[in-house]
Amino acid sequence: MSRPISMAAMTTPLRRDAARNRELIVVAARGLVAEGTALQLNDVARRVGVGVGTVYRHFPTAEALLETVAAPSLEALAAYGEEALADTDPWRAFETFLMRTLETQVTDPSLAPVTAAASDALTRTTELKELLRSTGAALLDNARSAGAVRSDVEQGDLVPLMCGIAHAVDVRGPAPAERVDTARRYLATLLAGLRDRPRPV
Amino acid sequence: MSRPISMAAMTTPLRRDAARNRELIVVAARGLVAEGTALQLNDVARRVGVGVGTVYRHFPTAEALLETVAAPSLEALAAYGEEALADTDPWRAFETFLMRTLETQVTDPSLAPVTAAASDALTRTTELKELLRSTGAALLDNARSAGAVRSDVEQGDLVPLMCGIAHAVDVRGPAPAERVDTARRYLATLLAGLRDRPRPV
DNA sequence: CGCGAAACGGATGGACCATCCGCTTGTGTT
DNA sequence: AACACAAGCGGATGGTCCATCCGTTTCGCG
Repeated sequence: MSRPISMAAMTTPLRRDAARNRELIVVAARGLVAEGTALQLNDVARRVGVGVGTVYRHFPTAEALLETVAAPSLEALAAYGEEALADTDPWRAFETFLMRTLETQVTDPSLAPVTAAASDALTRTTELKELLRSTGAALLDNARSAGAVRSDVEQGDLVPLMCGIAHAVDVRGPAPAERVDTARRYLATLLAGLRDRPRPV
Repeated sequence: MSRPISMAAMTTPLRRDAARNRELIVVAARGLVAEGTALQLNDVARRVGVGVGTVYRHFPTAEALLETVAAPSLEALAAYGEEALADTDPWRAFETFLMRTLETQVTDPSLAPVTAAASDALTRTTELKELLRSTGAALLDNARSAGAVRSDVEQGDLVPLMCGIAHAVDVRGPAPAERVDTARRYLATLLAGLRDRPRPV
């Protein structure tokens, strides 16, 4: 106890080997998620060449690990949100934010389950999800105030609709190359339905 | 071998007790599915008060049982499809068929997993899914030929989009009462996006 | 009533999950 | 450099769930 650091809830930094293992685990998990199989902590351990206990110590549940894998994408989306809020054209801001959200969603396979989950393992995840939710809501409001959006879509519909499109892309088939294209098409249709003015662009 | 019946692949009718058990199993399964938990064949057996073996004999996998549970809804949808094809107004036919599909989908909890599945356990399921697919495709074509639908939506998009909306409704929250309303709203938005003429109705 | 086939039940081996504790390794101290 | 001790590691292990298999029971026909 020689280093007091501060009185805040600042966890003592990990030992170097522990930090390295943690990183290896996350990387392996990302790989496994990319392969489509549900995350199995035992598999991750074997893949890394580390004891099961190690994995479970760092990530008490598969959800916790998955959320850690998804975190970078969520952070990136938060940054996009920031950008969008600064845009002066409300419709364009709304449109591009949704587009980026969706692109990320259909590109990073760890994201969909995390966004669709009702509850989270990591508080950071909850924070980010809430942030994205409110950002989307604000963008929707702006677009609506500017008269560009039909009034029958609520703030609470945004996340479900994004998840819905992502799911539609999943159902449609495997072809990973076309995923973004398909998502774009679906979103375009949705936006056409949302848009108040008959002819977009 | 005293009863030749016919030479076709007509399975000998079940013994009476077997038929009864089979029905009990399906009913119990429907109840369990309605409760939201994933179908566990052991659970079903316990619920019915029958040996596990019995359940496994009638339904080799959980999917087979689930598809049997979902079958009536699928058949009903096929009938709706028949009706819709007879409708003289292509847009209305398209619209109401999709609406009925969606209502069924968000009402019967056994349906979503079956429709979204890439492969089926029962050949009858595959047949019905294929029938619905082609019915939807035909209705879409008719609507399109009548100039009522934008051309950037393909036949293959219909099923994914329906699954997507259903999923969106799921993500949105529990409230079972509002499910159909929400689905209606989402579909209306989608249709507004699909419709070529600016003002629907 | 008796017989063969059909159906039943549940004990059981196998797969997977997650915990717990004795051992190892890193790190700050003398 | 050697030590001490906390932090981290590993994997054997008990628990849970799944699905098979076969000895027993039940049905239905002659």
